[in-house]
Amino acid sequence: MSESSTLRPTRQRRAITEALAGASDFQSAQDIHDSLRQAGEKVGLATVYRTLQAMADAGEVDVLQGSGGESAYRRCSTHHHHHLVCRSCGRTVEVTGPAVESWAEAVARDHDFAEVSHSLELFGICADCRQQ
Amino acid sequence: MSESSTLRPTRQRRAITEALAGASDFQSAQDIHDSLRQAGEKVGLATVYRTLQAMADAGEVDVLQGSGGESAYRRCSTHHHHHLVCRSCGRTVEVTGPAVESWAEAVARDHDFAEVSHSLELFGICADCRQQ
DNA sequence: CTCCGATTGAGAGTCAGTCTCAATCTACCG
DNA sequence: CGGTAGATTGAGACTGACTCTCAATCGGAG
Repeated sequence: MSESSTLRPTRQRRAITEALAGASDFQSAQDIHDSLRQAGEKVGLATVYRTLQAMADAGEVDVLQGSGGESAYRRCSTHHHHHLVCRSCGRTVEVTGPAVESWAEAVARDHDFAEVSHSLELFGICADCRQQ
Repeated sequence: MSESSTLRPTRQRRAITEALAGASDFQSAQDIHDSLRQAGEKVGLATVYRTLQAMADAGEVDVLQGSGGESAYRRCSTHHHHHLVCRSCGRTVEVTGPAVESWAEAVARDHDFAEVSHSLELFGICADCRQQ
């Protein structure tokens, strides 16, 4: 439960951070591992997972629960928001919903639940993909 | 891609349906398989998965994407709703959010996305668990 | 420079879920 | 009522994502 672990900035961590910075859409841990390898960086798969998880914990990246149980990561602003993802091309739009936030809180209070968090994703087909 | 498959009502399917009817909370496919086994019903794991998926497709059961990428199933009314789940004991409350539905549609229209669906779950700690 | 704990990585292990394919069952036909 | 086509089943191999283990290595405080 404690934190403030020493968390050293190593070559590997830097590489992963950069890989995330360079990508605009969600990537799975495996994707990142691959591109890192191709870029010549030698990073172990386990390290990628560990680092990604740590970053997600710290709120530095966003996690999207893929349909097949795989997680996709993306560098994101730290403020709370949700995603509208194209089912076909994967394009992502960040959206915010104050209405949703307050609704969630109200519902939680209503049922006497504490420490409520919510996961919300929107999936659809974007205009471009629809034209094909 | 066609459907209207003949879908025969077999012993196994009936057993799975009953197992779902008897449970009040979400259960993973593996859970269901286990209890079926313990109840003396011989049903293959693959069959449980197949049947559950078919039922989910048909909208007869609700699917909850667990954190570890595992799916939990539950017999549910067919009308659209969301869930408030206790992180500690797993208790589930069905909730509806007209505000959310319309917000989702508005956002979708805004960004010109079609066929928009959304997944939304609320997680928290229920009053009982909090008292411990 | 040295030391110690944080970090790494290769590979084995875990776990949910899917696939394969021969055997089986069911509904329906003649 | 027997025969047949096609749906269904199940055991187990397989996949893919992720975690664990543990010895080797690294990085920074002193």
